[in-house]
Amino acid sequence: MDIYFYNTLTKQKELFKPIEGNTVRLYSCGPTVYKDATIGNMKSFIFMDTLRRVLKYNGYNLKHAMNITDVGHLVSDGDEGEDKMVKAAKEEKKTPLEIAAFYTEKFLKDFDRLNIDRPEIICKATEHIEDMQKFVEKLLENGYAYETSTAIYFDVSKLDKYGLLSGIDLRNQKAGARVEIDEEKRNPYDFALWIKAPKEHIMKWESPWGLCYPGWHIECSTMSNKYLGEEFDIHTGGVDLIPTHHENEIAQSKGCTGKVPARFWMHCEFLLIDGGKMSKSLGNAYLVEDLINRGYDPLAYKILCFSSHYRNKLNFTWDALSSSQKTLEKLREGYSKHSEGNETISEETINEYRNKFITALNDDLNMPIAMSVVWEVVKNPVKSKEFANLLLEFDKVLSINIDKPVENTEIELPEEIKNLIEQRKTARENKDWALSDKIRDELKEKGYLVKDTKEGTTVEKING
RNA sequence: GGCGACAUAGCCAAGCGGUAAGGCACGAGUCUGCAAAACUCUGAUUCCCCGGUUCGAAUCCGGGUGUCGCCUCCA
Repeated sequence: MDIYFYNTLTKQKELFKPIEGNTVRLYSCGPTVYKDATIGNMKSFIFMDTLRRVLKYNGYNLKHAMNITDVGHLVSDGDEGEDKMVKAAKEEKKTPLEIAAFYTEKFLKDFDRLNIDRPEIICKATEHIEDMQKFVEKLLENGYAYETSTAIYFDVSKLDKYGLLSGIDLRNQKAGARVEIDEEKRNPYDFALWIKAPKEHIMKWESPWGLCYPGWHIECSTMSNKYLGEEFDIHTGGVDLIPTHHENEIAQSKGCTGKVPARFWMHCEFLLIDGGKMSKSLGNAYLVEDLINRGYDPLAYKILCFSSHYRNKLNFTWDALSSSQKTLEKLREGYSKHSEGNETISEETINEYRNKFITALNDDLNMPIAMSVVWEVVKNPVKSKEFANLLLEFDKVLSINIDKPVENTEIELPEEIKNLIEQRKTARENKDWALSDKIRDELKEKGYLVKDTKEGTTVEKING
């Protein structure tokens, strides 16, 4: 079945076919590991994972590389200021590499919690210094770069066009509006490829131009080229990367190989918190850990992400997450009921649902529509193992552990609670409803919810 | 100042020229001693406003208004 993806490069949906054979080569801009990754970051990695899964569901093999930025990125704009990695290291009294290792591990732990598959290749910037340096040398050779007293710069005026992705027009940009003007730069939009390290700079490497450290974009160009080739299928990232990072990646690759590195550029929109930007100062830069601490299943967040399209902003509220948690539980209950059913379903019906599902996926990852198909199956009054199997198949894409047993209420209860339940049982047998209800209220106050079902009385701890 | 996105029921949101998906919440009913849970049913004559194009517009065009984002590397 045909797959259509929206391509930022052409600003339209296009038919997707791998460049070569049955393998899709993709590159994703990964995290900078000097701080915690927020649920906002995770939105784009959930998108990345869904993309992977949809491609696999369509029968493609994957060769997917994601970088870990464990060097560089300065505190301020321009080519000045402190290295963020170094800053964090100082604050936490560790070496930059310890910081990087620490946050990389935390980052990948969130991948596990959210059922995000790891890309086949995870590459670290610090392990590719030599490759990057060669890339820079090539750019110098090709005449796309020049040396100043502080760095090796990319000369954007050498390109036939700079700004393919963002539609930025350099003539309309004011030089130095945000950044100090560097008199040595030929064009305001020239960016640093290779930066000469000041004496006190910790992370630096020997190079033909002295002790240096890499610029902010060169790692992605170098590693994508190394692992996926000069031209690969898809490049992903957050929308924030469009105007600078991806624009510069394209510039670098064109300067080096003459080619735009990826055919498709796919970008995930931001997560908003209560309608506004997520920020540390507002205290709403939530982590996956925060979700867990509030009693939510991290996969509920995944459900929340599926409720909107990846190219639209999603408004995160705790209410919305609660609703997604409920949704997750209901989906699992629905699966469980089907798995115990004994009806038979025609092949035709199954195929009909399957087609609707994959059609939604292949239409630029329309997860909201795909989820509505999932609901049609879940809510089908005819209970059948075949439906259960179909849901299991859908879960290869959703990866929400739909077959996870619904929370068991058999938890160890404190003696005090057990006694109250016994007392209430006696009261109920004597039809002393006043006492029974009084005990129920008491249990509720102590945090336990009583349910009288046909099978007997159950008690569960109230969340949060 | 430049670039861009979005405005659809209480909330999260699909739909992007053919007469408003889905989820959650609310409400009603069944069940229950009563609750809770479960199950069933229910919700926008209407898609921010004003014009225009069209047989037909939430969907296209123009103009407003509002919200938000990027240009501070943050996904």
